Amino acid sequence: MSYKGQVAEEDSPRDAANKLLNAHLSGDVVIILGVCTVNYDGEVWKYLDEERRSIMINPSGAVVVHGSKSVQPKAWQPSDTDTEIEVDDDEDVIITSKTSSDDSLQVRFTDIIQSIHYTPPKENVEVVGSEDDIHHFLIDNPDYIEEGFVPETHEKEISTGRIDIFGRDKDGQKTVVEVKRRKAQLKDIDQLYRYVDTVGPAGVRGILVAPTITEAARNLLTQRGYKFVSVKPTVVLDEN
Amino acid sequence: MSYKGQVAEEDSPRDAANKLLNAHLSGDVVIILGVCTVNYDGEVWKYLDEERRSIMINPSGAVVVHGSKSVQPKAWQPSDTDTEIEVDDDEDVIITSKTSSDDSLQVRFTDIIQSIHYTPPKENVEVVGSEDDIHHFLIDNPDYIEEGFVPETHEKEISTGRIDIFGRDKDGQKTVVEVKRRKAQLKDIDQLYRYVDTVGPAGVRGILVAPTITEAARNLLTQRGYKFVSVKPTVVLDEN
DNA sequence: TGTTTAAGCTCGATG
DNA sequence: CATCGAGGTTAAACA
Repeated sequence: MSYKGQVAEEDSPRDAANKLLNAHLSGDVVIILGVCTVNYDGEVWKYLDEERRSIMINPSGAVVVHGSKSVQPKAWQPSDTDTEIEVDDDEDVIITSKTSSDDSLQVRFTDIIQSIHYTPPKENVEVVGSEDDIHHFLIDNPDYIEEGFVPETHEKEISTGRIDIFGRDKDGQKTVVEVKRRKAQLKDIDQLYRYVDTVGPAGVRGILVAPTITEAARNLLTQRGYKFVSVKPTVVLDEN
Repeated sequence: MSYKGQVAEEDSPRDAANKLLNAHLSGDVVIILGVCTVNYDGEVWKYLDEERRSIMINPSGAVVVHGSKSVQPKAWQPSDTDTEIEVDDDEDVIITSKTSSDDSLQVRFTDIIQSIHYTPPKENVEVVGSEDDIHHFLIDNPDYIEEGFVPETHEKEISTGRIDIFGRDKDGQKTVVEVKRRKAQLKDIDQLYRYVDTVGPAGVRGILVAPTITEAARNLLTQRGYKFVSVKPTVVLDEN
């Protein structure tokens, strides 16, 4: 592997900009360490003071300005942006990334210290335990929802959204099942209410399936006449 | 600035691990380019094949495994984790990050190509145009909500959440105002409904303020007897 | 510590 | 193309 393309501190701004642009155009991931200001102008307006920080430019056009405290970036631009790298009259290297809706992110480097370029792999992620995994488990094992429950439709489309699992209880009554892989919150009761209200509400039951539920959410659920069923993702994993 | 601490490709795994650990312990941000596998074992199980990729370790303990397509990381660990860097019997450098709830992220490097270390600044972000900015604008200019509207409480706490703006209309009728800075969606009607339902519902009006609204959301809003008011964030910015 | 909500949420699926 | 919903959402504000 050759590192000739990477920026060193002694490079002129023009050389640095050329190296970065070449790497980006050739499809490499580019990570830059330098001193810069950051400006975002779109649906909000955001400004980061001149400081030393690192930013990443993806081949897809995504730009990420890293923070030093959190997982979340301090500023960013999503994929499919138009990214330009140039040098202005002050000898600053300027990276401008614009979306089709003209949201713009501009990173202005007064000093580029170092860069990393590398050809990215095609990513192969394997995940087990998603909400969809739980759906399929519950459809295969409906007694976990309620004894005698019969699933009829998975991801049933209605005018106000999509019901996770729709079916009938042991008495044949229509039932809306909303599934969460994490602790159920107030907004999850809202969602269940909306679906029951749309397909009924008369004669339609609502069941919320989640590992646990917050106290306020249980109160609201009870008040609205729904049922809570605890199913933990670990059970799903163990049974499969 | 000295770069002696950074990892070069010729470093032994043990030297590399020591350099990375020293940098991390001294409070630097550490970015590593190398060939690695990634394992997350927590609420779900996630695995990334052995590939060349970059990861970042924050002083706060946050670990981010970058993807090459999107802004979102392929895997991560939030702040306040316990991070270890060590070398195993196969001469692999292993970074293990565990949360208090024992979720673990493990990155195993078979090859470390390069690293970047830098002392992070205290970040100073300035943002204009947040939902809170819109709240304050509306409280100062309540006629944008409705002629004669009188705000009484900002962020009013109730048992099922927090009302953005609570007040009375020109006839003295109690009114719940829910504010969104982006296009209003179905779940936003849910939220408004929950608040009106809690403080009334009898004799309480609901107003949703947002730049625009989706068709399905407007239908549901109309059906539930609420009012939609269009206020664009740009108006808020211009007036201030 | 637990809960609720905003976020420039991002991103994928679906109509 | 919009829109809905998941996400290991994350992170902040508040009780």
